[in-house]
Amino acid sequence: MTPLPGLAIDSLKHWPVRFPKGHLIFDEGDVSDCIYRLQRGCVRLQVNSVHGNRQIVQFVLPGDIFGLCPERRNTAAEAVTTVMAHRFSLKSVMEEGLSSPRISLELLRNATVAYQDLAHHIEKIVHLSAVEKVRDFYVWLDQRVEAAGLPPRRRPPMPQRDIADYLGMAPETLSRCIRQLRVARENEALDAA
Amino acid sequence: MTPLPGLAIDSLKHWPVRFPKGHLIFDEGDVSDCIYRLQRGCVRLQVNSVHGNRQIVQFVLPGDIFGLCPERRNTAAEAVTTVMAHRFSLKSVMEEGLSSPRISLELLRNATVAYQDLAHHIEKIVHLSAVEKVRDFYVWLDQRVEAAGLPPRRRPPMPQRDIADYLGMAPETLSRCIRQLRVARENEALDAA
DNA sequence: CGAAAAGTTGACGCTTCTCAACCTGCGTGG
DNA sequence: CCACGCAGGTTGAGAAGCGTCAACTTTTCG
Repeated sequence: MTPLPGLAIDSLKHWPVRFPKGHLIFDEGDVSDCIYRLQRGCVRLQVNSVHGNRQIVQFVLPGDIFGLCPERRNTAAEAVTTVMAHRFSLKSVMEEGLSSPRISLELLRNATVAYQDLAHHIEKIVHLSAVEKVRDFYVWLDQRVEAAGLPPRRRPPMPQRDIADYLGMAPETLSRCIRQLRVARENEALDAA
Repeated sequence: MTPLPGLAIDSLKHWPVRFPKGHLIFDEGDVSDCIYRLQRGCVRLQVNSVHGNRQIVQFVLPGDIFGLCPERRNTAAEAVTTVMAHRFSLKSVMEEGLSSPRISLELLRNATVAYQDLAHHIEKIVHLSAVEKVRDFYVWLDQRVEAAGLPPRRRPPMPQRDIADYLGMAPETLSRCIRQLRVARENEALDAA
């Protein structure tokens, strides 16, 4: 049933939870009392500005851990699709987890890799053109889907509005870029024939 | 001598180190064997793209911890100015630190706050205009300088080229924005008189 | 079947990047 | 002590990528 790679944290007690599409799992600033490992679906981590602007900083896919905050949530988490996840009590993770080097290493690694990914994401947002950002995103998505052993996607699990808010561009621009990439792909398919 | 607020990690063994201006303290991908707490000066954390583009993701100021990575460095760190720091062996931090809830909480909090700051930084890079980014940066810098109990700055410790690479804009644009803000400030000083 | 949400397409304008020349402060060496 | 050179910063002109607004189409869901 679970094709996900095993993690050390799985040995800790946890409960299955389910969130409907669009559900706010936690908001930035909320008191943190648990962490999650995603089993099915997609979650977006985001921050919101005072002007109502939304910036998505990470798409969580099956197998990923999210929500590790010692006190308050550093981002908001919303269910992009219907979501199945495992919930770990923060208290038990802190007590039992930190006494196990394997688990604390795993959590620490998770945090540093998330930071690294975000750093490179900024670099791309700033230095890449709109089309390059979109191409890059779909390459990343395909890799992740394949690595998770999921069936190859027909359509991304998240709406274009979310992708636009992740890549830092207007939905209209994203739509135009997708079209442009589709046309380019059809052309090189014709050239091959 | 040390006006910096005390941290739990200070109780662990550490050694003073000094880096000259411009020194590469560690590079992204390097094997990680220590973490640092900055005492004097300024450090930039950055990632580099294949095209030679540089993205600064964090300015480290006195009192800050940086370099906590379990295996390999998730960013590069370079000395913006001459730097004095305390070096903590990663081994001792992992062994002794994780057995102390205070220290592990401190490190975990440090990591989550860094992620949160970076998330909001992306949001600002994407949604603010160039002038607003610059104004926001100087407000942040003044707050940090004041909070650290340092003498108020005449000039930022980092060159404009670094600020530009942090805010994701061209140095020329940054220069124009600074000029624009200076003119605006002089005007409202005249209005007050 | 109908209404609302999501996505598409077009026209237009503005912010910012790029390129180039120039200025300025500072350290070096004659 | 002065002249030189270099890195960092400034200023201008021009181009263009992308955001904004508006209208339209498609999909989704009750």
